[in-house]
Amino acid sequence: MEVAIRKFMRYPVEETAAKHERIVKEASRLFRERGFENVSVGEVMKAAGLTHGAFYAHFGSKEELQTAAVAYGQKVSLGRAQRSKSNKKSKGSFADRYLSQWHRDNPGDGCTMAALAQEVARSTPELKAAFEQGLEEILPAIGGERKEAIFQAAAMIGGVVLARAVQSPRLSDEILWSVRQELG
Amino acid sequence: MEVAIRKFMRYPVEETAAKHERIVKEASRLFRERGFENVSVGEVMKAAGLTHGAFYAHFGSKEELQTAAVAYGQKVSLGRAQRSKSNKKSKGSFADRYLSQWHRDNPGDGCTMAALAQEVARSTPELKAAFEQGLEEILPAIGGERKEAIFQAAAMIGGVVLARAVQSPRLSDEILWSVRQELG
DNA sequence: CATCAAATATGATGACCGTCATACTTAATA
DNA sequence: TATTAAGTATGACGGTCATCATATTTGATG
Repeated sequence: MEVAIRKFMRYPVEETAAKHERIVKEASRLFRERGFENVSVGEVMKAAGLTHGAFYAHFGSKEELQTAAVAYGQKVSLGRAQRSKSNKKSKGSFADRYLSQWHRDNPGDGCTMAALAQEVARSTPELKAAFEQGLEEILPAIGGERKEAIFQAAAMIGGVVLARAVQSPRLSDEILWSVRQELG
Repeated sequence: MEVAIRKFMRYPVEETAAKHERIVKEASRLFRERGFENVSVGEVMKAAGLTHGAFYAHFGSKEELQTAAVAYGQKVSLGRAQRSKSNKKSKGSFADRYLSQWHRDNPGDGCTMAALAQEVARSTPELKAAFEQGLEEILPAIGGERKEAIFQAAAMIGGVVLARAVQSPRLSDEILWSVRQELG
């Protein structure tokens, strides 16, 4: 995002930026898999191939990382939604992919909203703002009237959230299927 | 639930049961307000008017308390849904009440699923089973074809979850309104 | 009234974690 | 090549928390 202009940068700029992005990327994945509270800063850094001490050269706090991770995750989701929309032959398949068993079983590579919305709701204004901006950008990619797009987003997110929270695979599948049916 | 038959019960049975219920009730409220991870056992016990040490006379672990709290919260929601259904004059007002500003702003007295589903999804089979049983009981109270009930539940839960996660009150209201409109 | 175990209170213990202090490493600049 | 500050690593600190150990209190029973 913002690259400060400095006289001396003894470490290559692009390498530092790459590390920064790797931290955010791994954080985003881990947070989506296990939630903010169940992932430590040290764990994120290890996943990024660094030690915990280096963290504070990149972020001011864990909260800042959470915000960056949510913003990143929303960007990824936006790209997927836009690709789904522009892809003519896959008309209507965005909901199918969203409400798939694969998405349900792989939160770490799935929608940030379906994984972290409730934790975001209890967090800082900055985090909620990052979440909101992502949602606002995704809504047009869903298409149709804004009111309908919001409704469809709510139903899809609610469907995946419910499907992940129940115990029986049978019911979980039924939830995904039901929401797909009613949306289609 | 299960009251063991013992020769000696030096503390009055009903008082112990009342304390037990108070612990679950306060836990349910606190968990819905701030999530499992952000509420300590000691805090729950203090809210119930006891000290932390007494906790393990009532529950084997915090996880057990979480399960009991979710089961309790689901029962409360079931009661509300059933009352809404039997109340003829308030036809269709269940969704209105569910998607209200009041519900959004008072998670501690609101739907357990809209508050804790994502944390439940990452938790134990027992917890997911308690969540699931609650959902299964609530679905008939929503009414209509089962497929539709599931869809409506997903949309309503998703709507409240989204409304709570965004920063702008304007957008939050719009989400509640949009889902209400499309469901009506 | 003495006894008993259930329930409670107080106080540890051990683990985890966010953050900071400090020293070291890096490679572009002068 | 010496210098510089960005970036990294190691280690520590302080706090929180779930859980357990231990002692105390309770009140129905004998």
